[in-house]
Amino acid sequence: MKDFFRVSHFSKKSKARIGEINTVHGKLKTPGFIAAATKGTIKTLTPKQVNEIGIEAACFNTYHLVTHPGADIIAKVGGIHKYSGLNIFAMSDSGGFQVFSLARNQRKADVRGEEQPLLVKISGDGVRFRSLHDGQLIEFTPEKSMEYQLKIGADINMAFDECTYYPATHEYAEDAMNRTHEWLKRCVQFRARQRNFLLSGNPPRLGGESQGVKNLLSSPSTNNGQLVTSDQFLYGIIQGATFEDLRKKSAEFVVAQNTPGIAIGGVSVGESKKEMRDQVKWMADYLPKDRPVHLLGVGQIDDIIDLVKYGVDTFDCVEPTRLARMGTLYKMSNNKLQMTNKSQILNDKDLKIDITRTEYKNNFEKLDVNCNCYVCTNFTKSYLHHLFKQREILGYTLATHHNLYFMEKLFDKIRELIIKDQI
RNA sequence: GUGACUGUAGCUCAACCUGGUAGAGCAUCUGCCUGUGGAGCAGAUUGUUGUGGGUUCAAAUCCCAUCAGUCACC
Repeated sequence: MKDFFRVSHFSKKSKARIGEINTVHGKLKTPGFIAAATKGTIKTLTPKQVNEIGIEAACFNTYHLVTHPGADIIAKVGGIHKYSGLNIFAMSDSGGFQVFSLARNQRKADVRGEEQPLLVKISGDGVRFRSLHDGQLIEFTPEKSMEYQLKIGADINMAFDECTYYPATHEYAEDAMNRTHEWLKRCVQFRARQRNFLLSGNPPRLGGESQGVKNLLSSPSTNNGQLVTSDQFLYGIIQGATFEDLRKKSAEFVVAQNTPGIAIGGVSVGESKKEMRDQVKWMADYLPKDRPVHLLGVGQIDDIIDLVKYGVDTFDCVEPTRLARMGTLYKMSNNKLQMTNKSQILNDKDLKIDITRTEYKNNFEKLDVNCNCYVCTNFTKSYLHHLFKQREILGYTLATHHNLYFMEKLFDKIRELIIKDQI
């Protein structure tokens, strides 16, 4: 296999770079977008449609998949690629974000003075969740998250972290950061043990975590008890909340663990856009040049363009798919991507239309005359409006199709501009 | 033709019996959503209570007339 991450061009203008991440299930051009497939599906799209749109990568969520249908079920058929039919570059989130979102709900309840059953308890060892689905107690430790993710079988795995809520005190943020660092060491150790075990009967491959881990999954149902292998790569996650000293400290620590990739977490959790971008900016000088950098949970169109400049290679964000289901569609008509001199290239709001608005009822124009996607070449705004007002399933599918196509074209454009050293 | 029932916001209805500033859901409009939320939340707009009289300090409400619709019977 080719190098996991290969950079072909560094911009002369910023820290942006052109690269490619390679896995056994496919490659991802960088900067690149990873579409949300939380519960094992890019909502509303078949894998065939995903391929037709040109989507290269999907992001699954360990917490959701462990809850339903369960990691062992997925392992039985040989991993999430086979199980879902999404045979593309896949990333799995660790479940760490759910610490944040469940804890946030708990904090809201605490503020309101409500009594409610324990949702999440964070300790040095890990996190215990009360499942929102059936009340069962679910325990996540770094080791369990690794085990689950190995079973799920995505190509990229996230270390188990604590996504700190906002606003957090410096004291809490530092505690949470230290917990995340300890958990990262345990994730790395767990995978090293697993690798040694797996390699003991095999000729050792090139050493070091950066070569990925041989993951063997017992698959009796499909392989008569033989082992299925896949290569998986671990990303350590930087935390530190909105504090410059903590962010830099965390970046140094995480980068030093030599995981194949680096992820930035704990951003876009309620802080302003400026605060969010500042956090990435503080870390820019600490990020590795030879390893891919992923920004968790970001972002909106304008965020992406600005953050690529700090050296971010990949993004995962629910926005294009979630907004699509709410009838908010990206549009390219006034494509201002040519104007790359200003830091604020685009006003995010100029790039969206709400197709549910009554004004589109009698609008028989194409959604976006500058877009060549299946939706824009075949349907009118009136029809899309109609589908949404009637909550017809096809509406969600067409909107998702268009928004993800838009993202692919946006990243095409971004890479083109980096090659020309215009970003 | 006779009788009964119905008529209140764009739509479906509540309030009528027991008179006291006419409400709700949906729709419409505005805003929110970044490691998922096919949803939700926050806010706004909306009325000659079919029409005309009467009683009353006060009528969607009680009384009379009238119009329209539905049903039943001729």
